[in-house]
Amino acid sequence: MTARADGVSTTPRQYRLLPLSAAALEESVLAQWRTEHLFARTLSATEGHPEFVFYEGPPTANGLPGTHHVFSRTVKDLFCRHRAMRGYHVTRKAGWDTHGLPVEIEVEKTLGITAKAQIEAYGVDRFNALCRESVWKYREQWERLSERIGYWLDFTDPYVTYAPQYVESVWWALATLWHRGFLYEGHKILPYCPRCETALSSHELALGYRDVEDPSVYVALDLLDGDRRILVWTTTPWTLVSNVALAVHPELEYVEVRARAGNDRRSLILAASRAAAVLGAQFDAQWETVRTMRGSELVGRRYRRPLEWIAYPPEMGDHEVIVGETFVSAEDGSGVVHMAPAFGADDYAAGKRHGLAFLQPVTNRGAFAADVPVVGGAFVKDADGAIVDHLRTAGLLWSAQRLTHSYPHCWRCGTPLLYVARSSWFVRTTAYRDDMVARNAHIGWHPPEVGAGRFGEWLSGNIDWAISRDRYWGTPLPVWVCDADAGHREVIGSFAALAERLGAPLPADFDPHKPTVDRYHWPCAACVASGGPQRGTMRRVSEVIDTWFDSGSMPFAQWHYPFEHHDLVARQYPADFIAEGVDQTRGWFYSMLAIATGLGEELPHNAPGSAAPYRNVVVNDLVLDASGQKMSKSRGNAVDPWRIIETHGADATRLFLISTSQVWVPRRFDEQAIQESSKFLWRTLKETYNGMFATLANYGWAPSPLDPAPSDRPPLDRWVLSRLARAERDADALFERYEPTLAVRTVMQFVDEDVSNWYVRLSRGRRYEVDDPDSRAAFATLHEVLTVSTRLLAPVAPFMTDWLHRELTGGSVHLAPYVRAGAATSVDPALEAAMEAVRRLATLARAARATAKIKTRQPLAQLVCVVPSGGLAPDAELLASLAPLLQAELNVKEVSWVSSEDALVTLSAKGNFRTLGKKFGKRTPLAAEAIARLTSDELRAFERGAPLSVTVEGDTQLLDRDDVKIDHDAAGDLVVEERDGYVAALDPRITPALAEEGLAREVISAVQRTRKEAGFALSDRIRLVVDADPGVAAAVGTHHDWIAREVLAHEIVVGGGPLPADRLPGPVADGGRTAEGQDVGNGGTPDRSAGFDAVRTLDLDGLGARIALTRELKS
RNA sequence: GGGCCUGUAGCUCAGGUGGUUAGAGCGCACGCCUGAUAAGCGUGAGGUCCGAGGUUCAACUCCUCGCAGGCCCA
Repeated sequence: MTARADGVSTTPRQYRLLPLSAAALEESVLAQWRTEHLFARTLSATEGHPEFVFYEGPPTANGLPGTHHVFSRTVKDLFCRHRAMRGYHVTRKAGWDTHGLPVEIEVEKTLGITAKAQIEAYGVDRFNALCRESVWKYREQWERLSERIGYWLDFTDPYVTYAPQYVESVWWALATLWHRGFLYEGHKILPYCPRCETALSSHELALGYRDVEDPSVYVALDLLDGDRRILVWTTTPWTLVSNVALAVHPELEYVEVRARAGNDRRSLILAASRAAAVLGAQFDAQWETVRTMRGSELVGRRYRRPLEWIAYPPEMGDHEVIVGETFVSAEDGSGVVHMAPAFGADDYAAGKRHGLAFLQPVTNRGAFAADVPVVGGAFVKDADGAIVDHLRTAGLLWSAQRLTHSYPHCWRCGTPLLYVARSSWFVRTTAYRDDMVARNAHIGWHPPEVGAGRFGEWLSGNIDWAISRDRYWGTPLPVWVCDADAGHREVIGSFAALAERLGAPLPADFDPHKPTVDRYHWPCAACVASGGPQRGTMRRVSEVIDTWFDSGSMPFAQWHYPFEHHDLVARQYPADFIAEGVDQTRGWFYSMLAIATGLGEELPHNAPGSAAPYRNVVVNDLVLDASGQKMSKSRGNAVDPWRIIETHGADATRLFLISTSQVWVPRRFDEQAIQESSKFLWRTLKETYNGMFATLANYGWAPSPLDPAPSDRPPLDRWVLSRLARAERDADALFERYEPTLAVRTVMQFVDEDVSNWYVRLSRGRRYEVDDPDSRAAFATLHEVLTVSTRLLAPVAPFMTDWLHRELTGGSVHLAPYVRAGAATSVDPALEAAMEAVRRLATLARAARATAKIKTRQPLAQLVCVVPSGGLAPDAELLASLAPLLQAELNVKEVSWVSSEDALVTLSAKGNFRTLGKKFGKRTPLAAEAIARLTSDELRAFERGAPLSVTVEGDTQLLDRDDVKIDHDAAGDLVVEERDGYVAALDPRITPALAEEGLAREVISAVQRTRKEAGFALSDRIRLVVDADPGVAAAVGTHHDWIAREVLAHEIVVGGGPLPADRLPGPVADGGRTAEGQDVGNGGTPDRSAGFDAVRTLDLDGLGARIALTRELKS
């Protein structure tokens, strides 16, 4: 076999029919990819070419992959395949996210334990060993599913976040941040799970909001100046134990009221706007307003705290004072907020600002310390009741109700979270927030609103990243602190540095995880250097880090940078493209940007203000179920991806996910809709290939130098090649712009409308010969169209396209170029415009036939056509060259072109409100009425360029062409259809000769159908007997040669009337054959009897006929 | 509680700098064509463009307020 450079075989070959099912085809293609190592070959084929850098966001393999993973993996695969076909070298390194609380919880479940103390008792080393295994639980499932859906990823050398080299790179990043002043230990309010005994990140927090019922309590506290009380609201009574201050909004209006009745003469202060809500709608009747004041007047006043259970440490700040804070809201509560700086972010910040005291009587397990009165030892949330009772007894309780609101819970264990002040390690992202914002502006977000909106706005409100976790299975925070002076600290950025501190090499199998790493310590050098007497030991802090820091480090850590692969990272940083779900916005998308920005020029090509770790990001939205609900295991509406793929095929599933709507819009997952996507592949594409190519080309055509050059082919071929070039150009540009949906739709539309529904249909008759130039042109054209179309579709449907491409060319589609050289120049706009005119005229002419109630099989004498004049007019010569197509399509003897429709139509007009509105304003409807009254002649003159004006209420305005839309209605004998200046006028008169030809054509049609239903081969010759009414018989006689040629009849015997009874294929008593007469009508089943192979009775508009066929044996 | 996205035909989705008669595919009905035939083509029916106000000669489109679904955040 001779193979040309583009993989096209020139040796004649059999083109196979497509396999019967998607599953069969895809499995066979997969097997071929495996044996050929095709993915590796696509990489070696582009070795040394420019890089297209793709980063794989690492999944955690301790959960099963779901349908939404198929979605994002399809998006990733699409662009990688497209760029690879464009000639880029596309590295696709797999990765696994292996650390973190989810992993620990899974292991806790299998061990049946729930608390950190139990982990310690079990042994951290054994526990972590189980974690290390657990993360591979579903690895095979992930790899198998990825392969099955055609997601090409190099699983042979994945990055693994627990691997020592990976951890070392993360250490390097942390040490670098430390040296740049961006890593610090701080004391902040963080959401904290008292069961897991660790702080959670904001990301984890978001997973666990739930509606719960909590107390809603108002307490009235005495002010120290005068006989006044102030009303305070809280939903967390347990925090009142730690109250140190009250906050009011300085700008807000407050009101002091006194009860009109009763003995209590003390007044009460609260926000004016909340008085009705808190005191009752008719509070004016019961309360008199003493005075109103701004919040600022209250600032600085003293009050008595509600619970005096724990003492304020001396010298530790102010307490029992009212402060002004703008975060105070008058939306709910009393407009007075109770401050417990240990248990609220706002409180903590206010405490810092105002130098307030700090009371923290709660343990790590979320219980009050044993020495607290009344509630000592109780879990804080359980202490609310006792506290409320106590307040009531003390006469401080104003009201106590219940309130349902959403409150965060631990997303893994369901424990209500507490906001508590914790010591934690932070990345000072706020220090370079502006740089992150600037870099973000250079990222190509698809869609843009995620980058500018959700992500951008969030970035500008960025807070420092709490990265430490008081857990076990994670990258250990590489901070060593002196046990004699906590100010002596070192952050270790490499294993070599660790060995250097230890003064001894690390073991060959060094594992940086807990608990091993915690055993490494060394004498504090700072103590020695200070010259003092103390000699401390450097010991590692106990924390591990947020697993998002791991995954955000992958751009360099996947290559063990900076310890190895400098050149590689210089080529592979930053990424050209990443893609993940929208839920990663504040996850991976953020962690990569935050880390890369913090590392600055320690990374290559990472200039401040412009460089981001990824140049383009495609964000896909969720997959919802058929009723629009989020898919989740807990709802029980999750769809098993395996079942979908086995049922519909990976190609159809991928095509559905990409083509049904833009990937960044949530899509409903409806199996019915997958079925529709499947139809495109398994009907349109299959029929185009199977029906017209695989069957007919097998009579001997193969690509050959004998095929006419494209420029020598008929206009129809040149037209479809032009459309092909346009689709190629457009799809490529859309993929280049990260518009997968539009790209795929462009190609689908081309294949469906231009190829299947026009080119193939009109080319029907050209395929029964093999060697004449016209047939060669037809086969060569369709071959080219199919070959290139499979390439254009290969990124989205990699299986069927590869099968077809191999069949057509002998080579894999995935090694083929996405765009042929010179394709952009082979678009022929003039030819396309002419064909567009022809297609519009065909539609109009068909409508005219329907109006005249004349079926297409009846030939008519002529079709008169008009196309719009002026700049948009199609080229007359091209139109003439396409006229035969129109003639055949509409079954008319002649197509003629006239420049004017004057004789064919009368004109009427409607106003165009859009443009008239500018001229007539309020009088637009009247102007439109005036336009509707214009005569045909006036309009015709206007069409020729004469000025036309309309007067409305004395206002005369000259009209432009855009101001009126002119309709054309039939005026003569012809049946006329018009639209947008295109006119098709059909001559409906049927002469006797035309009627006779119509009958002949009916006979041909009937014979062909009979041949087919009787199972004759295309090339079988027949003997035909026709007995019919004289009219039909005459028609058969007149058109004897034509009929014989069309139906491959050696001989036609024409009878003079209906078949005599003795020649009718009658019922055969003992043969059980179909009785005569059952095959009446055009839809009848052909009968085999009386020596004929098939017989059919026809009713041609009242004329009877009977045809009988005998297949002639080949001699 | 805040931010963002979505709401258009029975279904899945386009679209519209405010303007006549709001589109496509599928489904449905009818017709046509037919050696691509368990296909193909055409025509038609089907819409309070989520609701209510407002701006305007004119609102599906712009503004405000809601409703429903989703996401993100608190």
